[in-house]
Amino acid sequence: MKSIDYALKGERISIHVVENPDDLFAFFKFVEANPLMGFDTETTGLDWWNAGDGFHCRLAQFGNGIESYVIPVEVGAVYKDAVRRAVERAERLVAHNRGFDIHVLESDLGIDPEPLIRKTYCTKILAHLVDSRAVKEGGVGLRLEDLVPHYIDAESGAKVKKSMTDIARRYKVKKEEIWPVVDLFDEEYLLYAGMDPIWAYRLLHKLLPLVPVRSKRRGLISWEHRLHWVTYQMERTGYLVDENYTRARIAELTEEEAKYKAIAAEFGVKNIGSSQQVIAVLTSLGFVLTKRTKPSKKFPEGQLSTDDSVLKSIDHPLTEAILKAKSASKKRSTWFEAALSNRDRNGRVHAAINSIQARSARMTITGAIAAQTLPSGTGYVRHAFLADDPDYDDEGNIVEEYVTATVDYSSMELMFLAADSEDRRMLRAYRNGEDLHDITAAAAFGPIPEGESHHPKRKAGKGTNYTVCFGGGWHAVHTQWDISEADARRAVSGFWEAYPATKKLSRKCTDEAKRQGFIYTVTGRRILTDPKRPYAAMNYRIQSSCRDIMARALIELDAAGFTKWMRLVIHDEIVFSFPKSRAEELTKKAAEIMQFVYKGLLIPADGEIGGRSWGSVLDKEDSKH
DNA sequence: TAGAGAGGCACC
DNA sequence: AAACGGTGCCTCTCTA
Repeated sequence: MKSIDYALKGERISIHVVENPDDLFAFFKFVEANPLMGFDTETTGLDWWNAGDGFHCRLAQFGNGIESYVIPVEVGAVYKDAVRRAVERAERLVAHNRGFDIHVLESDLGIDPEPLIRKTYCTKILAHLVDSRAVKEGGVGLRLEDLVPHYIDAESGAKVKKSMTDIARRYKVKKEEIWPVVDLFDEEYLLYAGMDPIWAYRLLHKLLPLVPVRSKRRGLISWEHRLHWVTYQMERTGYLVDENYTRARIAELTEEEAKYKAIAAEFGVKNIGSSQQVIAVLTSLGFVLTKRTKPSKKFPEGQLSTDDSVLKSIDHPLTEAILKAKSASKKRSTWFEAALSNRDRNGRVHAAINSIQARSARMTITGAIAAQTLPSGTGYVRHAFLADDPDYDDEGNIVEEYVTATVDYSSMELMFLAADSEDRRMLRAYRNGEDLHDITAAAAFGPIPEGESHHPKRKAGKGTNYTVCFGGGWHAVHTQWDISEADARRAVSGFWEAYPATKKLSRKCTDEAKRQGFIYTVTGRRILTDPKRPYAAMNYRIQSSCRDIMARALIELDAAGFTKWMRLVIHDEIVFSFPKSRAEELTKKAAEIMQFVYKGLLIPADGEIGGRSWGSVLDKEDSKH
C-alpha cells in the first residue's frame, strides 16, 4: 500500500492508496475504528445515469480528519465489494453534495441508497444553513472549493481548485475531459481524491456548531436531509422524453432559424447574438437606440441595449428576423437539443434537482435540462416531456396508461404575505374569494365601475401587488409593468394605505436586516442580508417561507407514497406522471396534502390533469379560457 | 484556449 | 423617502 503525506497547516495528513486486495485489511480496520467517515467518489464524468454504458466509478475514498483510504474501484469486483461493506459497516457518513456520490454508488455499485442516505450528512446542506449566499453575493458559497479555503485552510483550498486543472494541462486535455483519462494511480490525482473525504469530515465539524441555534431547534438539519432524499429519488427516476416529437421540432426550428438568420445577414448582421453588430447595423439604418443596459464594472454607464423590447419597438424586417431567429435558436439549443442529447438508454433525462440552492433556499434544476425555465405560454416545448410508458400484460395488451398532472399553489407568495402580516383587508379579500388585483386597483383609483367585472386599472393593481412583494417601488411598477408614472405612484401608495399591516411587516424585516444583518424565516432559517439592500429582507422571508411550504409538501407526499409519480418541482408546482385510471383520485389527494394553513389562512393547491405530455396540461388550460 | 464578464432570455 | 426578489443556460467578446 502506498501512502501519500500532505501537510495541512503543519499537521500531517496521510492518504493510503489501496493497491492490492491485501491492503483492504488495513482499510477495514480503519472502517471499524471510525464510526463516522467522510466519503467521496471519483468517476468518469457527471452522467451517473449512464452507469455501465460509458460511465463508471473510478475511485471511492473514505477518511476522517487526518487520514484517508483511496479504493481503486475501477480495478475490480473485490474493491467494489470492499466499498459496499464499508458503507454498510459505517455508522455515519458525511459527503459534500452527497446526492451525486450516492447516485454513483447506487447506479454503478448497486448499493441500496435508502439506508445509505439516511446515515449520511451532506455538508452542502449544512453550509447553506450557515450562509446561503453565493460567492458573488459576498457569501462563502456552497462548493467544496469555496468552503475549504474559508472554513479550513486558504492555501489548501486554492490547491483544491487548481489541481485538476493542472493535471488536465499535464495530460494536454480540456478540464472536463480529464476525469476518464487520468491515470488511476497518478499521484496528484490520488492526492486530490484522497483529500476530499478529509475535507468533508472536517467541514462537518466546522459547520455543525455554526448552524443557528434557532434552525437546529426547529429541526432544519434533519428536515433538509429528508427533503433531499425526496429530490434524490426524483432525479433517479428522471423524465421521459418524446424522441420523435423532439427531433421533429429541432428540424423545424433549425429551418426557421436558418431562414431568419439569412435575412439578418442580408442586412449585415452575421451573428444575431452579437449586440455589437445589431447596434452598428441599426444605427447605420438611421434608428436611434436609447435604452441602456444595467451599469456594470466594465461599463459604468451601461451599454446600448438590443433586447426584446428594443427590437419590438422597431418595425423593420431586420428586427423581425433577429427576434424570430433568436427565439428559434433558444428553443432548439436550450431545451430540445439538451433533452435529446442527455437521455439515458431508456429515453429519460435526469436533471439535478438541487434541493437547497438559492439564497432563499429555493430549489433549482440544473444539468440535463433547465426544467424550471421551459416556456409556459404554450405546450410547444413541454410537449417533449411525457408521462410514463404504458404497463403491458404478458400478451402485450395495455393494462395501464399514464397521464401528466400538475398541482400548484396559486398566488402563494401574496397569500403568504397576507397571512404573515395578518393584514385584515388582504385576508378578507382572500377569505371572500375576491380578486386582490382588483382590490388594490380600487384602493388606489376608486371602486370598480358599475357593471364591470374587473377594475379598469387591474393591471396596475396586479403589477403593484407583485412588485411590492419583491421589494420594489413605484418606479419598478412603472418600468416593468408599463404603467404610467402617475398611476404607478398612486397604485403603490394605495397599496400601503390599503394594507397597513404589510407596511408594518416590511418595516420590521427591513429594520431587522439593518440592525443584525440577517432575518429569520418562519421555519427558523437564517438569511443573511446585504447592508445596501435591507428592503430585500421581506421578500427573502416570503420567498423562503413559501419554499418551505413546498418542501413540507414534498416530504408529506413522499410519506404518502407519491414519490414514484413525481417528476419535477417548479417552485410552486409539482409535475406528476399518474396512472390514468387513478389520475382523478391521486391529483385530488396530492392537492389535499399540498394545501397548507398558515396563521389561519388556507393556501390552496389546484390540480390539473392533462394527456400524455406535460404540454397537454397547458393546452388544456388554454382551451378553458 | 480556457475562463470571466456581460447581455439576453426563459421561468416562478 | 425610496429602494423589484430568486434562478440557469446560451452566445459573444475580451483577456490571461
